[in-house]
Amino acid sequence: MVGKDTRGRIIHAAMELFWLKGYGSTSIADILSRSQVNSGSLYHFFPGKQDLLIAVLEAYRDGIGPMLLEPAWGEVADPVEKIFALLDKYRSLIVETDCGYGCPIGSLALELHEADPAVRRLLAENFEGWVGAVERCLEEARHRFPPGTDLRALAELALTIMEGGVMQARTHREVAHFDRSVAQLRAYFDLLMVKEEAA
Amino acid sequence: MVGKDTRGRIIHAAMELFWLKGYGSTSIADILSRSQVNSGSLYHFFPGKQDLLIAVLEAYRDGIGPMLLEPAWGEVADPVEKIFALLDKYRSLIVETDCGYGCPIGSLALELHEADPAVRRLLAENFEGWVGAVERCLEEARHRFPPGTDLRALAELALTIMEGGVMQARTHREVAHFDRSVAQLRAYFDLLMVKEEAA
DNA sequence: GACTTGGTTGAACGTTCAATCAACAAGGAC
DNA sequence: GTCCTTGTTGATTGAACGTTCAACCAAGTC
Repeated sequence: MVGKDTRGRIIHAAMELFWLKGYGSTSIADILSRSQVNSGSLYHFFPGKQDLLIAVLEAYRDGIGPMLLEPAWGEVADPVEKIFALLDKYRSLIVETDCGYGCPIGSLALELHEADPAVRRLLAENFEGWVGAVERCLEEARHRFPPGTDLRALAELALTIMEGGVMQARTHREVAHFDRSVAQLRAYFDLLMVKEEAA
Repeated sequence: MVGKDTRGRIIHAAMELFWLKGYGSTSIADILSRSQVNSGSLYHFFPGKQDLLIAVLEAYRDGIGPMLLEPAWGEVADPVEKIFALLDKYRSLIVETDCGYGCPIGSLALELHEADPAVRRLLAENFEGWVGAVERCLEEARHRFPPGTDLRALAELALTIMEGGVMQARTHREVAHFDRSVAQLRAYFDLLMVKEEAA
């Protein structure tokens, strides 16, 4: 009888619901009915709703590699292409959900501006995990950029553009807005790299 | 007895509160106490909370020029610098609120993903007003960019970067993240314009 | 068989929320 | 003076919310 895994079912349900509806609009009742768990059991594992949020953010953070990067990079070897493969993963998400949902962290980050420090730290850790991964790709391709290029800043720009693009695509209900944002990032990269080739 | 302007006080209070706390977390009671109005009066002017949101979004949209662009462009004449003056206006907002609050539209856009069409249309109109203004600046400086440059896409990129930068600055509680995003936009523009000069 | 431990159950609690409503006030029209 | 319109008042309603709790169960220990 090890396999009931109530705690896991709760977290799994909460990950989905917080992504779909946000934190505030997801009621405990929503989570209970999706995870097929009773309120007492939930409160046996989590002191309150916010502690569940923290567990969810930890799960997101720990899932960046196995759930996001690895699937996105399946066949991609080129480090710069890995970045665009990652962005394309988000594009798929947007399309699959009919422009309804984008990046769960971005949504939560804006919703929970006044959140307590533990929550904000975890949001930052999620962003940091993402940016760090992109930065490592850029470092692998460092020779293609002009010497002294601030690769960290470029990695942050990729996140900025992803989040901003998702926001616009969702608002207008058109992936094209996301596509144009990514295309501009590509153009910027090309401009930087061409400049280096010429030197 | 013309000057009581209950309706205006309600909208004004709601604009502030939706910006500070978001839509869902702002209760009617919050709005009532800030605007010094009784619930019955509010419901006399607005059938429900969502209708108030619509009025607020209309007010934001109509305020883009007088409340945002004109103050930001006070002394700035150069069209490209106008864009960065606008972004700097958001920087001030971030600093003034101690990295707490950024763009009200961006926050609402992410919070209200599943909103009804009227709300989404108004969010899109707000974005469109912003992007349109930036696009007009770019067109004024068209000669500085390579011929055939997609100025509309560049204007959208400015919004993308503003929103993404605000999101990161707020999450990390450091303006520097916003600054770095804007600096990258500047670098991209410079690269585009330098290329044109050389031609 | 008695006791403990870890987990489960779901009704119930107190609060907060958006929304309602009957009563009332002030001004203009006639 | 009566009526109509426009606006105001605040107690009240019912639903939804996060959370609690006493009771219960099954497996393990001695």
